[in-house]
Amino acid sequence: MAATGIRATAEASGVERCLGLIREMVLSGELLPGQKVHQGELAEQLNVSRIPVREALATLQAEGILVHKPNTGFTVARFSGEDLSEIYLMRRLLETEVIRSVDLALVDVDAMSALSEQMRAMSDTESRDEYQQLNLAFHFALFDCSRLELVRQEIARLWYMSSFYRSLHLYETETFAHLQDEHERIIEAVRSGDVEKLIELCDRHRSGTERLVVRRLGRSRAR
Amino acid sequence: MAATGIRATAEASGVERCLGLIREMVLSGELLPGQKVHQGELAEQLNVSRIPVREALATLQAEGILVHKPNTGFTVARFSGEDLSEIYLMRRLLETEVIRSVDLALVDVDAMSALSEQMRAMSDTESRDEYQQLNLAFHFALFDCSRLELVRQEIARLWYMSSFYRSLHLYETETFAHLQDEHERIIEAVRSGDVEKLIELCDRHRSGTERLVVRRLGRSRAR
DNA sequence: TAATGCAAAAATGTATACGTTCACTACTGC
DNA sequence: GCAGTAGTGAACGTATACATTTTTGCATTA
Repeated sequence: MAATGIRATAEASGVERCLGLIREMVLSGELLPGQKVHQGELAEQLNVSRIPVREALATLQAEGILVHKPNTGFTVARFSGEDLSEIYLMRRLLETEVIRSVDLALVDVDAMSALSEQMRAMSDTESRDEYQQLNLAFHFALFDCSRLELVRQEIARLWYMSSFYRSLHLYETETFAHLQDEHERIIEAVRSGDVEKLIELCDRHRSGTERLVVRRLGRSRAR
Repeated sequence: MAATGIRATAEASGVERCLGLIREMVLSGELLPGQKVHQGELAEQLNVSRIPVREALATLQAEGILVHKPNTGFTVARFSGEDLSEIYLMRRLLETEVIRSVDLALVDVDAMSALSEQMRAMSDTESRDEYQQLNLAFHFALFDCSRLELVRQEIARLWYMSSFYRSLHLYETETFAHLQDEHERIIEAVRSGDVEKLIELCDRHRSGTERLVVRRLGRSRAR
């Protein structure tokens, strides 16, 4: 009887679960930049030994999300304003290319629209975390239509690396509405199939958030 | 007596040594694309247990040099022509930006010139491996003068990922001389401080090798 | 009081050990 | 002769255990 037989899903291995959880902890801000990552605690939380935890940490270090210091362990990577500028520079170059490679007719604009609405509906008291998730989904709804897999992967890495810092500026409520407007205009550009216009809008959108993030960084304790 | 006392170098840890060696094995072609990577053998070769080996492998997978399949292990990543095109696309975008950010007056042109001479002096019967090393050093002598650290790191990753495939086209002796000429012209552009000219030359140089690599890929057994 | 040194505790890095999965071979049945 | 199958062995994934290093807390001293 295949009652619960739906679970064709292979049970995720220890390392994979560790990867998922630790990534989540960093992205959600549960682990802050500069903070130490305790292998033992994580192992306990996940009911695994330190071996799979360490392998996950090695992976995250290679991704630039963590930093390793011999005999001292791992800490969450901390980025300077210059670092963030580089990340945004790379994003601009790569995302522009990816967007240009997309057949806009194939994009699921309705999904994007729905995501945009969800974001708009969120009060600013709600978790930035959830907003970030939606925002990521919104932009990757576009990127994922490109056949440039390796480029997309790298873009995703850049988003992950800077996730915490991007979340910093979301507290500024005055910019909130502005971001929503830009999302709407992006959707329109996709609808009308105007790639160059879309690229320009995304550029401006990105530059805008970059400015906010870097400005906020100066005033933040998370430097 | 500090006779041999030069070794201020901290003894590299197990994981680091594994990383170095395995990278080298992949880059030198000792491990070919698609080939399986045996943890036990590597551990034995390096006189360590499989634990540090596995952590190194996890890192290399995150870098895109290896691929992991659960319960089956790691294999050397294999790239299609499309993959390589993406790598070259990213290289063009990022390297252009890095070169533009360099103050050409600070570049050690003499070192570049020396490297170029060494490459020219190499007969084609010598190991491609050594040529690759020199070529890498030549181009990074330029890149490393940029303060764009994260971008440079990513460029390095892209070079590593595609190292084996780049080595494929070096057998074509007729292109060999051509590459040398391009190197000379690049050196001249650096000397004259003409950034835009330099970017154009590097672009052409890169495109040329890309064409050769992709063409070679079709005829190669390594696909 | 602040600084210094030492000892205990904790955390890291890696070796060993063990259960599990997968690939390969030899065998059976048709 | 060949497809399918059970069995065997090697390799994988991870828990446990131990040596080494770092950190912490406390006592001692200037």
